[in-house]
Amino acid sequence: MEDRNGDRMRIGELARHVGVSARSLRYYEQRGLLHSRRDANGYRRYDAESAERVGRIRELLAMGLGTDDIRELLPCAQGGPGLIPCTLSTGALERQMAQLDAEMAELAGRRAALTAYAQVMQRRRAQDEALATMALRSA
Amino acid sequence: MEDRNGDRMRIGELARHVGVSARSLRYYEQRGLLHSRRDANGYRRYDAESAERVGRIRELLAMGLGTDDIRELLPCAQGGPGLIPCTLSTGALERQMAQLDAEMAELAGRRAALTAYAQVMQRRRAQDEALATMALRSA
DNA sequence: GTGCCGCTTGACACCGGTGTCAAGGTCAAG
DNA sequence: CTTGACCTTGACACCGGTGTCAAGCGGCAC
Repeated sequence: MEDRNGDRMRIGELARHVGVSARSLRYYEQRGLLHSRRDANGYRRYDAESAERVGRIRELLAMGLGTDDIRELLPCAQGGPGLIPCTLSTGALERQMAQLDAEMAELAGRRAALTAYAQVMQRRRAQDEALATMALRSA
Repeated sequence: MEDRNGDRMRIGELARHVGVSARSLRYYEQRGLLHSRRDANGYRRYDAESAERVGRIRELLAMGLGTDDIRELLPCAQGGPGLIPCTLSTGALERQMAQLDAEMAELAGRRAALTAYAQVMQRRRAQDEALATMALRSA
């Protein structure tokens, strides 16, 4: 029972399986997002559940969450009982949504400023060309 | 004429005048965005035009442009003849606008994923509460 | 002479997930 | 035995504008 072959993957296999570099898997473990058993070698062993867990981590990363938020959020994301964790972790979600809104507003502002700037430049270039044409004509 | 007091500010004065740290001013100079004369001391001397130049740099930075783009863009931003520089530098503007659009789309995607995730969690939490209520009722 | 403020250059830290390399251990195949 | 694939930990690089500190010089005021 102790060496049940439930955890049959080493890090390279899991990496290929989920399409994530071994480097990242070690990083996730270092950040407390992913756990592994160890062989007598010291080699990491993963079970099938780890693959799903990595999938959830990737999803949350893709949403722009940081590893700290994800660590807080993961116990809720999986099927555990975790009623209280869930309630708490929505804080991270709301924080992230607010931050995303702020960033989008920031980008929109930049875009507007950039557009205005480009228009000014465009106008000045047209003016320059007109002046050049006049200079040519007078020559 | 050589020591005309056209450049009368040292770095600290200019910094206070434009509201930018001296550190940043030196950085702009290092990146080729801002120029200065030097006293016999080695102290930097700035003229009034430098203040405007710093203002333009700050504007462009606020638009999200990097120092490399700004260096390319500045000769056009000021009143020089620069017809050809202007034509060239619009490349940086368009690049930046395209990048901003891409980033905004990225953020929007994240936001949507996050919203969906939050809804799933919300739903699960409601389910958990329902289960808890039933458990209480049966007890 | 002493103090203090301002200036100089140079360097490290930050943020955060990932690439990449080094130096070394494990183990199966030949 | 050697070779080679795979694993381990640890460390540096990246990006980019800014904060901050160190060590040292300039110059004014006392």
